[in-house]
Amino acid sequence: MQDNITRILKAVADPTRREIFHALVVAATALPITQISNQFEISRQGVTKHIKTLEEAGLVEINSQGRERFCMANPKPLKQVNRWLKFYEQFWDDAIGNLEDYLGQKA
Amino acid sequence: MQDNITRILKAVADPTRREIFHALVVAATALPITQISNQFEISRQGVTKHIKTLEEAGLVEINSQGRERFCMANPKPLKQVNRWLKFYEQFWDDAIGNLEDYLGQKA
DNA sequence: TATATTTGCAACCATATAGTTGCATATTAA
DNA sequence: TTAATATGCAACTATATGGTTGCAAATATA
Repeated sequence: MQDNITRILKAVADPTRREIFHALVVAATALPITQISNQFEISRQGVTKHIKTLEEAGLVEINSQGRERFCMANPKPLKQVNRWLKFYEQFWDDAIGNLEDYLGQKA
Repeated sequence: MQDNITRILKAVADPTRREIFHALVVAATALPITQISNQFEISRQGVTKHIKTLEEAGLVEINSQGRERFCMANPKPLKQVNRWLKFYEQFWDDAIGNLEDYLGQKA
């Protein structure tokens, strides 16, 4: 499909997916899909699809037990987003001044 | 369309858009659209569309002068992404331990 | 064994997205 | 004035996306 950071950013760019991810993070435990989908208005299949996208981005890990699939949030891939952001951090407070700093360092 | 953070995340979720944005940031100056599009393989119209998306996310500001439209990067909206990330930062190093910290604070 | 529950798979739909091309228009340069 | 340049607008295309429904299969419960 595409590179890792793109997969991660695309995954969290959808508001429903951010909600699902958040619910899993604060749940502080692995939850089966049906139980997750009960918290949302869209269909179970809709939630399943979102979870798959999150899983492909590494943001959710799935562990099958019997007929249930327990989903757990894994926030680690967000580090990559943080690393991507880091570069721009130097510019966002005082754009012009910091840009000059950056150019100065390069020279 | 949607809320702000979603607009910003969607804008940077596209790799070409990240490249355009990056080019504008390091350019350290406002650039007319044609000049930007020369740096990319896709058509000028393609670039224009991407710039529009970036503009709607607040990541690019456009200033018309004569027949030219000068585009300048504005990294400030990325602060919102940083703020969104911040919450998950406490979990991504030692997920279980930090999750307990978070739950402890809440209790 | 019969029934209920959790899930995956597949097909389908509407809309969004990333890109293209063609053309009209405004501004600048010859 | 004529020609070149920078752009916007519109139409179009292909594919991705977010969602749905129906059904089959595996597991658990009565």
